[in-house]
Amino acid sequence: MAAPYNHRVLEEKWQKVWDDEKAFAATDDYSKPKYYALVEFPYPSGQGLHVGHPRPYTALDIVARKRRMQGYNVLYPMGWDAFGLPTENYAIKNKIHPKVVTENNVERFKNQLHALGYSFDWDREVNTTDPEYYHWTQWIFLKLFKEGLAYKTEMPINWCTSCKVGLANEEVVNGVCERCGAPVVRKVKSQWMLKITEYADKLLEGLNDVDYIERVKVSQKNWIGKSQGAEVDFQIAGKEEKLTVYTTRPDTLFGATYMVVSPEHPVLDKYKGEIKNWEEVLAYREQAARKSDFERSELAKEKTGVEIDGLKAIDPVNDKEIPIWVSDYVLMSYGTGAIMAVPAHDTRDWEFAKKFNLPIIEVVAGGEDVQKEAYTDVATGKLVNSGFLDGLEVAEAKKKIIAFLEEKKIGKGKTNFKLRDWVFSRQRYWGEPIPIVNCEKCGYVALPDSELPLQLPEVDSYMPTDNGESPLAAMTDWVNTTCPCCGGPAKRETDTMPQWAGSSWYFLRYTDPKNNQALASEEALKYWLPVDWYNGGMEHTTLHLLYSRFWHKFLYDQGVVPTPEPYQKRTSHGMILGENGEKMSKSRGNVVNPDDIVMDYGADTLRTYEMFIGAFDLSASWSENGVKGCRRFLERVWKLQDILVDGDSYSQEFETKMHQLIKKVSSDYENLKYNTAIAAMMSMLNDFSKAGNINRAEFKTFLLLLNPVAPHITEELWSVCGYEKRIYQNAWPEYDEAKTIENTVEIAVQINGKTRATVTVPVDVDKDTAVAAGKEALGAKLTGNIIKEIYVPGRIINIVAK
RNA sequence: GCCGGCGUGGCGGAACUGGCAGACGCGCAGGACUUAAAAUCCUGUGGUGGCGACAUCGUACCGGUUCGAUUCCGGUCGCCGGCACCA
Repeated sequence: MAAPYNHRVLEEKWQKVWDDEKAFAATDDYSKPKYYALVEFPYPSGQGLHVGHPRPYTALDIVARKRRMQGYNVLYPMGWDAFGLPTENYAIKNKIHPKVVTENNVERFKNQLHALGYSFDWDREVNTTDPEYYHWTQWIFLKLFKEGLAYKTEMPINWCTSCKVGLANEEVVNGVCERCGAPVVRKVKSQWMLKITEYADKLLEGLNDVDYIERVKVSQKNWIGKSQGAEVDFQIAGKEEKLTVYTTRPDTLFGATYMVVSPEHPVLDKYKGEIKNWEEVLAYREQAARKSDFERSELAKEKTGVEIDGLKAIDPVNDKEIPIWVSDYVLMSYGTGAIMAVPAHDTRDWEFAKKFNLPIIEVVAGGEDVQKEAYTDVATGKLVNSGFLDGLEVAEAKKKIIAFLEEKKIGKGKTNFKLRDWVFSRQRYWGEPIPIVNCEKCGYVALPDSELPLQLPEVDSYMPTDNGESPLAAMTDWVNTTCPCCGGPAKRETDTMPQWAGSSWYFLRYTDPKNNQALASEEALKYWLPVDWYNGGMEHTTLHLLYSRFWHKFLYDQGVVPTPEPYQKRTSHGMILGENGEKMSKSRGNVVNPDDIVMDYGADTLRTYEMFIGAFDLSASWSENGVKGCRRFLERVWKLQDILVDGDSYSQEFETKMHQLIKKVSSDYENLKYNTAIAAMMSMLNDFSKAGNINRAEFKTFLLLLNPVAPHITEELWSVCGYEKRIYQNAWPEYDEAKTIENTVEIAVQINGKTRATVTVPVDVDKDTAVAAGKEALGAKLTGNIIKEIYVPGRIINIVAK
């Protein structure tokens, strides 16, 4: 009888062996085929590891381990995205340096991950808060700055009226401060911005060349929000100025019955002398400015607005004079901040027109009565009341009107994006300092490369200052410096970078983490890029994933990296919910600590359970009983050693099943179908138990297949059974396609599509023989006239009878 | 409102390309072992009817295509996630 399965002893034992042997270190032998598997590096929070973390880490650990056994040089690294607000807030509250807080948290996280037996290459660990690391984050920023892609501009920020602190969007919950509950208002501040919009088209186009799961692609596309339409100039009656609008429906130009400008539109100030109801317009503008984001979205239903008394616009296609309104449903930040309103064919314009009794003119026929509902369909409908466009379909009409506008020089075709530039400043301490000085004479000047990294200075207090400046602003010794350009007096930038900075390029650093000459060597980048498989949360699809693609594409254009896209394949995992199906949280009292599971059941059980819990991309509820079931499975695997018999090749009984199992497990691991791979191994285990024996060849293969999921127990059994070397040093099992096919197959025999019997026939049986066997199996059940006989080899016999 | 995903036993979930629905696990019931319990092992387990081989209904709902539909098509309802006045 085998000794009992003692997970604590053997897991610790093998983790030490793997460390000592540097079992999973990626080599710098660039002649071998490479595989780069990547999971999102965690933010080392004070709470420690969550049971959600191991799900993606285990999934790619499986892939990494399998690839190594297939002969690849595998890079599966881990690091720490350690700048960020919770650490800073904890530091403020407890008066501990955020660096110390970070060190403690990293140590805890590392121990926890280590105890799960991941095959990370710990020699390549990176930490975004390490000056050796953020040296290169700053270097990339300066490159962006030098190329004109980083600029400073006035921007409204979230300002907590009680804490007197600028807040990140994540800290604003339903319009109030997350911490104190006081209202949050907008405060205009000068901010660093990155011109991600310059890359909008490249970011969109690049999606055609990568294997991202569909919903990730769709989210990115929507976020980038490309739309095609036209800009059209409307003359303001009797004035010099024109009002330019952006529209995706230039075909409806004849149906414009009024115009709307956003409350911030500059034309208002320009003609304020001629606006007779200026006071009213001004009051409306102020009211709109006071609205928080919360109010804007919650109160969006009801349209508001003021007609400008004193200004009219001329529709360029029919010279009709139409009124101009101000309304906050038109945003200054999109298009031109002004629109032509076509209430018959736009829902928002229709609502506005109904409320203020403005005319609604149908110009596309095909819908219901436009007085009752806007007709917005572009696929059917034909143009009416539209002069030279009459009778055309919408798509043709668009082409024709754009040509007309361009010919008359009153407009042009135009593409717009929803994507906004990236606000890159934070008024915080715990982030990368922005390596820029502001010189009275030279303006914003980049630090020379020799002065990088610009390290965070020690400060007395990490509290942001009363006026919303970063705590660095109070460090006058540090702030006051000389201009690298002219040598005159200058001030350092005191804002720091957002957390997204360090994570935008970390996967590059893993390829060559100790390089102090460059962010990574050319050879390392050339060999390792692109990341072959990157898995991460859906919540990072539009921020982190897009930001890092942007930086990568920029670095590609600069000749720094060799590939236009950073990640070849992107997948996303589902959340792990509490036992009650709700999100795990302290307040709900449904949090499961992975340490407890590792202690009570073992890392292998936790890994197996999280892979078996359900479809990888869907959320799943935790179940302690499910954990026990997986532990039971491993116990039964352990006991296989008691029924082990000799045999250098698969026994006749199991040969086909073994080949099928290798095939299934191998492909399931590649296709995120870990749950069915494990189910298949459970089934096979049941067969061995039932037979009361497993031979050495079968056991060997079984252990190899299970190894990526449960590395410790399989390594131990491998060693106990005296198989050669370590299990991780062995080759992945091969299967023979011909041997996965059974000689005979049981197929269903149906009458009119209903199964009435089954029959076992040779796989390659011909139709007549199969149908004859089927009829015999049916016997007396088969009555009436046979109309048709259907035989699908290996699947089904269906006899249609009347 | 728009976009995406989903709806299968008591529960988590399987089902290749349209071919025996419910693999695998949990739970439950019965049995073995035990003084007893736990653990372990064996058997059963979608509903209804029948002692039974079997019959019949069954993949949210209504309809369609097909010899055959969880799978494809049209419509309805519900749930989850994201975006949200983007002209």
